[in-house]
Amino acid sequence: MKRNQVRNQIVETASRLFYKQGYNATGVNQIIEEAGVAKASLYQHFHSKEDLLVEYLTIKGTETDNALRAVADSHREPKGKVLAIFDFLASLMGQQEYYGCNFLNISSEIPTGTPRLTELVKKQKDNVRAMFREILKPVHKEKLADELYMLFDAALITNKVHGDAWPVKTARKMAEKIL
Amino acid sequence: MKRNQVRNQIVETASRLFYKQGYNATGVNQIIEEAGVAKASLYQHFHSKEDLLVEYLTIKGTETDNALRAVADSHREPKGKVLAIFDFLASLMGQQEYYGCNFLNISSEIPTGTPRLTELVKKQKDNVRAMFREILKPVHKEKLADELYMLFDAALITNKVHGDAWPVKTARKMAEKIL
Amino acid sequence: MKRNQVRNQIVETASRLFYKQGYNATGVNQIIEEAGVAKASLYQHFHSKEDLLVEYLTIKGTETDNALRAVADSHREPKGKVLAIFDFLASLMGQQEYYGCNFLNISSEIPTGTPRLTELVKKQKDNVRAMFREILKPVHKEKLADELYMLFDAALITNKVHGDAWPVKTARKMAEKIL
Amino acid sequence: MKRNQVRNQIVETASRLFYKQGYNATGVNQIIEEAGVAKASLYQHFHSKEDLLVEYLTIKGTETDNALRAVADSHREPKGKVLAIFDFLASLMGQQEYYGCNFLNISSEIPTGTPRLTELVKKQKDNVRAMFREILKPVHKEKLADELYMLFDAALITNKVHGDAWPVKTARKMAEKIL
DNA sequence: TATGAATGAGAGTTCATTCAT
DNA sequence: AATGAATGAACTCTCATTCAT
Repeated sequence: MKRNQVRNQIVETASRLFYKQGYNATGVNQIIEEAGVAKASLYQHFHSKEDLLVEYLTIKGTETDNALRAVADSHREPKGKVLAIFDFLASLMGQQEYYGCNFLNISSEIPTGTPRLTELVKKQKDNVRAMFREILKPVHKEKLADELYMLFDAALITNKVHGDAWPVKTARKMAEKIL
Repeated sequence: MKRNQVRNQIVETASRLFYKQGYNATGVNQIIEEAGVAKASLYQHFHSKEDLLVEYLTIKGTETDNALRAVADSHREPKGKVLAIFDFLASLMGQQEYYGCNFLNISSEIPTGTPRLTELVKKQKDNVRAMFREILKPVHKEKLADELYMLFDAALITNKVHGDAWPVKTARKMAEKIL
Repeated sequence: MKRNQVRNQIVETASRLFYKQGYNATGVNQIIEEAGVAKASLYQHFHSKEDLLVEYLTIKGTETDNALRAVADSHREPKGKVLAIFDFLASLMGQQEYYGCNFLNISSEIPTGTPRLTELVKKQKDNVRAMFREILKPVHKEKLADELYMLFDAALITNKVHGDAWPVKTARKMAEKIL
Repeated sequence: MKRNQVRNQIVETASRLFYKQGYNATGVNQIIEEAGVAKASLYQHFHSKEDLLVEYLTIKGTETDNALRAVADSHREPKGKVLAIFDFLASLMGQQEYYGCNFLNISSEIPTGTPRLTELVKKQKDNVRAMFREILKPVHKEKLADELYMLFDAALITNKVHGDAWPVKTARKMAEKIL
């Protein structure tokens, strides 16, 4: 297997398992087994399991940023962009393999005292805040950005807790009201 | 060690460690060592580490319910009650040993397929929703209860992510607006 | 509960479990739970789990002796007595709750270096040898006693291994031939 | 430690201890300590202690088959082959480190409900039965095979119980008579 | 005498990581 | 560069027994 194929297999498998099962519940043995690579190969590409988690969060961060911006770009008016984002969340939550927000899930699972991980999560969420600010800039409502971001995370976390669609609907309604 | 202090020691120590370090990061060995009891004593009182987690969540659930209701009871008007709750959150978050919401922390850490744990978290959050409904009943604004609850959880989770006081302030402001 | 009731409950429960599950596979917790007595009560009547095993073997030894002699007594001729014993074995093996010979089962399970236990088993088997000698005395064939005893144990052990009725039939046939 | 010596060390040590002390009385800690390997190394080669028992029984099964057939092959006449087998048993039982039949010892120790283990023992004993049938085929006395097998196991089990040489002598005599 | 909590020691198993090939 | 066996440390849980009440 080519070097890059090996690395890709590892990252893809780890990402899938970290998301579905959680970081702690996923062992390196399961990763290498399902990825079909040797154990030492994993440690040649990543110094530790934690490094693999960083890679996972970084990739998902970029993917999420792009996805959200694509959704926003598909609408012209700020309000439409914002509401489309909540609709996007709703559609995500309806998917079969949805297990919650990649970043919030990890956030509670990682041990305290690992700044680079907590920073990664924070940075990702700051990107969301920045996105809302950009969206609201044309209509001079940047100060509402953090409120929308909080509704965004509220939708994610309460959907996770209650396993139901009502939170994102409520969040959308609240967003609509404050705009 | 004294008979009925053993159980208390176990529960108190486990609660402290589960909260500070997380459930997975806390081993029974650490619990018994810091509690100063024998390992078999722990398993005399709790069939498994998971049972100990249930006890922890149950106790914290009751404590949290009581604390929130006490805060609400200290004000007369619904709006005052609600705002006091967000002020209470802010004061909690300012404490030295605050590590986030007991229940949201556990929520992302427990493996799927443990319904009694997910149910415990959900039930606790439903208590908060019910509390807001009760508070708003006199002014016939019960339909805002879930919105306030979402701001409540939004404050908790975004404070956790950002390690800062701004989220709870923003949440409070939003609550004030919608009331 | 009266003292003797407690002791009886313990002995009966332990006997049942030792026989069905084996000595090692039966824990004192299971015994006291199913017997409905306190743990310390068990240790008041028996200094150790091993002592309980001794009691079990002693009781079963007497019961087995009596049962075999009763079977032998029900026939007049030595040959009839012997064949009746093998028929008795066959009927035992056909029972629902038959799990093999109490003594041979224990024999392989007990750690070496416990003379009092190995002696108990040996003594029980010597009783069987003596019984066959007594039976054969009237016809002056005492020297066949050990041969019959070996067929007796052969039937027990091979029935255990093969889980089938053929061994005892074969043993009976062999006994008939040598008489 | 050298790569492929680890597995050998584990198997040899476990075999020695399982035979001498029994399966239940032998812990994985003792095995790895006496084998001089790490605990995780044991579990790299065997998924469980029970798997190690299967390996032990399988190896001893082959060894026993070979040894018995070698003994039989050293004689020309069926009767000579059979008696040589009983002489072989007698010589085994005279050895310093003889603790009984590997298979009968395990038979009573393993919990019911582990078919692969009971089947292994049964299969080994069926090999003995088949061997006797083969030996007796040339003289058309195959129907005596199971009788000889029963004397074979009778010798093993009663030697174990009585710790004496008389059973195998008696079994040999009986074999001689029926042939 | 009867109790049930408390215990030290050890059970079997799995973890993330490293090393020799 | 790629491998798979080897590893120390830690895991959750259970054992037979004893002690305080």
